[in-house]
Amino acid sequence: MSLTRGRPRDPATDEAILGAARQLLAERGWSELTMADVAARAGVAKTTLYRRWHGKAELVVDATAAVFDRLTLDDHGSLAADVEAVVRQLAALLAQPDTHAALLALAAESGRDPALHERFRTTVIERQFCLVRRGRENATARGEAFPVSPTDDDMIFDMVVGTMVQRILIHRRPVDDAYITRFVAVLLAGFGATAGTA
Amino acid sequence: MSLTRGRPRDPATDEAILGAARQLLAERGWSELTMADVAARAGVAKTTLYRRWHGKAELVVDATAAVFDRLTLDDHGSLAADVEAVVRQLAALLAQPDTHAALLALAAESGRDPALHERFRTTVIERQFCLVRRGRENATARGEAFPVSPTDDDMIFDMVVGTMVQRILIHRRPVDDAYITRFVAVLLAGFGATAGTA
Amino acid sequence: MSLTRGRPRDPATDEAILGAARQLLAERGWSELTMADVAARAGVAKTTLYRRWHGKAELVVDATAAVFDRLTLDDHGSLAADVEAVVRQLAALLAQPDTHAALLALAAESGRDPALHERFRTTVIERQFCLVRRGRENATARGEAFPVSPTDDDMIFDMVVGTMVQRILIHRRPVDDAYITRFVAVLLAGFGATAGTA
Amino acid sequence: MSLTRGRPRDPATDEAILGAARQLLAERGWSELTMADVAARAGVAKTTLYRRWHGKAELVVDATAAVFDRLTLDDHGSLAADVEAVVRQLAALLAQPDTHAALLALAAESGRDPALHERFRTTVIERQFCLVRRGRENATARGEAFPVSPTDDDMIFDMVVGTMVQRILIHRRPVDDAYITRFVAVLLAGFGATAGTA
DNA sequence: TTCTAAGCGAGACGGTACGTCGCGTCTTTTG
DNA sequence: CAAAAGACGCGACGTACCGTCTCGCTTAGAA
Repeated sequence: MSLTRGRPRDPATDEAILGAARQLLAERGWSELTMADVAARAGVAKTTLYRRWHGKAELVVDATAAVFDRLTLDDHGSLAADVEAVVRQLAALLAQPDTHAALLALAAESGRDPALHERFRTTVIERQFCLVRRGRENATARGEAFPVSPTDDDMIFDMVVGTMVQRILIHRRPVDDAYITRFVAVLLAGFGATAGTA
Repeated sequence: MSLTRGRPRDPATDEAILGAARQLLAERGWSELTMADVAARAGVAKTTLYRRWHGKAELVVDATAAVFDRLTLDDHGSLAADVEAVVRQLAALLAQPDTHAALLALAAESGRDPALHERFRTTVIERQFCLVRRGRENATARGEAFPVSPTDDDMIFDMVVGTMVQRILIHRRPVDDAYITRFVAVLLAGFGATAGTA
Repeated sequence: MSLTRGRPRDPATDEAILGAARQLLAERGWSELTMADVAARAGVAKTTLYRRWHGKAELVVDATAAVFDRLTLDDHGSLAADVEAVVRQLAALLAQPDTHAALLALAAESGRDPALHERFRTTVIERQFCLVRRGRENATARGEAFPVSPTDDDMIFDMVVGTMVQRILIHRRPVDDAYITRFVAVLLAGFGATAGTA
Repeated sequence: MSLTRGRPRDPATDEAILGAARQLLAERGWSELTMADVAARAGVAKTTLYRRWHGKAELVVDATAAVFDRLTLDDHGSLAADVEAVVRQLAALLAQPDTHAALLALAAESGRDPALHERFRTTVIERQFCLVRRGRENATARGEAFPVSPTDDDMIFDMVVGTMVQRILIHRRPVDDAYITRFVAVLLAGFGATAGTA
């Protein structure tokens, strides 16, 4: 006896749908993205979308999550270099049309729907939070002192992501190399100089 | 010859509409806020709303702007105290239901509509940016050294607002006194320790 | 002391408005005719229209009435010739764009509004009914026998106007000379052959 | 492979909508009939109306067509009796509130919209025109001479319908038995006396 | 092989908000 | 007072998208 009776879902369909969603997100933004259009571009019936996701928001969460997973934390030899690399990647990511369109819309939509917020939090936010943890591990492995106490992990994450979101998505001003360099310097100095204070 | 021909717009109507919008924003959030409901609560015809604003988004921008104007920068005797007071107000403001509902939705909506973004930028963002400038002036007037160079004004604004937005609106985690105190300390230390570096 | 206090109404304005109404009626038809447009074309404020007529319908009644007054009953020497001339004029009149657009719309609108129907009846219908009466008089004056008894006046009017309205306005098929000649022949024969029967 | 893809339209819905439209037409007349009200009374969403008809006018055409199909041409033994029966039915039909409200409004509305006129012509007018043809057939079958030549079919239709429309819908005067009897007599005499003239 | 449960495409459907338009009224200033 | 200008209340319009449903057809594993 099998748990999977009936015709199995085509696994390729999932990726076709998420891909279509990402494209349309980049082209038109959240509010102009239509479930019907996603279905059409994926060559799939609208029913199929709703069979796999509970609604537009959840679909977009998943479509967006994959994009954020592109963030990597390579070892650049020093904490400052590692942090700067991540910030640079984050800035580039947020400037992309699809992320641009999706992130704030999802955050906004999450406001009313706790289930959606939970999904958004676990699949997008928490998945990136580990970068802080891994940064700490890398620094320790290198024998470098990580100036931030474990209790500050939350805050350093808020400050990095928040500042970039505010700059790029809300205020919509450009982020150049000088800005990033300065930002990382201020950040590390702030935590380093107050290392034992928390 | 008069510049004001025909029946003048009732100036009280504007405030009635904005007030109704703020109420409904707090009660129901952005997507459940209806133009028809705003009109009804303001005791006004739906047409009147569209005669004064081009759509839901523009109306909410103006309704939200007034809320942000509540931020004040009183002189608490020291830079640290001043900054902490502002951050505390900002955190409280962002936690309010109406702001909560409106801010991200507006930022998201601004993505597609440049005119809306411009209105959002000038009536909400820029109006708060002056707090940084006035903080610098107050510190100088007290004979206190403001650790941030003028070119950092943008960044300090991004960091303060961004971190709070990320923490409260996106990640939706609470901001307590300890968090604020620590955040201000890190911030000032970061800029202070790197004062001549920019 | 005068009976007319204040600024007197400009009598030329009436004709300007009615003219504008007729033009727009011909160009756009009843439902696309707007009070605001009539006012604009007449170079007059909307208020002025409503000061002189109670609404769109009443204005159009008066605008239309003048057109129908163009119908004349000249003496062509014989009853058949007289009737044919009137029918020909009527057909031409109904084929004009302004009449075309107005007449059925007014009749339809009159259905719900007794006051409007009364105005329509007296200013449009009854004013044309006298043509039948005058036809009878002309025939008598020529010493010709009018085959229709006085009690048939209503019916002959209904048949003439009704047939043309049905043909031109409702069914929208062309009325050529042959049709008119045949129609008049049938009509006169019908009444003539049954002259004493009523 | 099937010709009917997707969920089929509920055929009962059509009739529910048309019925609701007819009721509201009778109760309120053309201009007070609302698409929203029709939908509500039919227990259907407004969208469904617009999915099946292009607008209020087209819906009313179809609702009205069914009413006109009630006209029957039974064999009463003689041409005069047959014609009189039809005229009597037509008079009764035009006096009904729903027909009353709809017919002129439709004719008027058709003026601007050729597509609507075409629909009106084919579904209402032409469907009744066959009564003339069938009257001719019945008379011939009885061995009776039909006094009207085939080329007169149009005109006899125009005269019958037009006269009744003018009398009942436009002039709004009552049609009693005497009027009908006299009208049929005049009509048949007119065509009969001029049978070979056309 | 046949049965059966599910996947799937297509599109109807209920619902709700949108933004627009026109009517007729009201409220100003100007002549 | 008339008139011009335009704000205003009202209410219908037709559209758009959401998410659900109901069809007929397809696809496999189970009987």
